Amino acid sequence: MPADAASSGAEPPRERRRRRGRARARTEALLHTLKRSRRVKANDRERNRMHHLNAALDELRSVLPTFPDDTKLTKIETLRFAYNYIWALSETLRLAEQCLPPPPAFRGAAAPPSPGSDAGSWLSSASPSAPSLCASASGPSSPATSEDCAYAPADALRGFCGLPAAPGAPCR
DNA sequence: TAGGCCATCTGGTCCT
DNA sequence: AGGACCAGATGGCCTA
Repeated sequence: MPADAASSGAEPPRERRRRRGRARARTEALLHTLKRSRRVKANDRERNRMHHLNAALDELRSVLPTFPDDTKLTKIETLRFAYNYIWALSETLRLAEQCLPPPPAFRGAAAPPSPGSDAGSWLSSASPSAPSLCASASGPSSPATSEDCAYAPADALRGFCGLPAAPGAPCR
């Protein structure tokens, strides 16, 4: 018979149960505080993550033209506007290339890098030729309708180099 | 007061 | 195991 068993055997069963109960309560409390501290840390990270996301959204807002200037677009408006804006800019480039072939020095410099971002990743991750951000967009060749999106800048581009009203019409 | 927007918390899932 | 990401819930603030 082990010495341990001998010593615990001297203890009344009721006291043993009480001791075990206290130990379990202590373990559960420890587990609870551990879970709690993990949750608090996770909350902190999540808050940080959302702050970074919002900062990126603010950066995006800052490069989008708004009318009037102090208008702050909501998140969804910012994304939809950016979608349309990119579409309009790429359309502008396309039309410009049709109208007057650029001098050799300008070939291959279609899209300037966005401020504060890596040009390569910007180009590779946001190709204007295959937009897909706006869920209700009708396709790559047209922006989302003005009903769905905050702003349809394509209209502002009509008349570019003497274009007829319909977008995509030949220049001459 | 209803509805829109937002920040935060939370639990689940995926990834490293 | 721990962190990142995601979506749902909740409550506060603001505006029509």
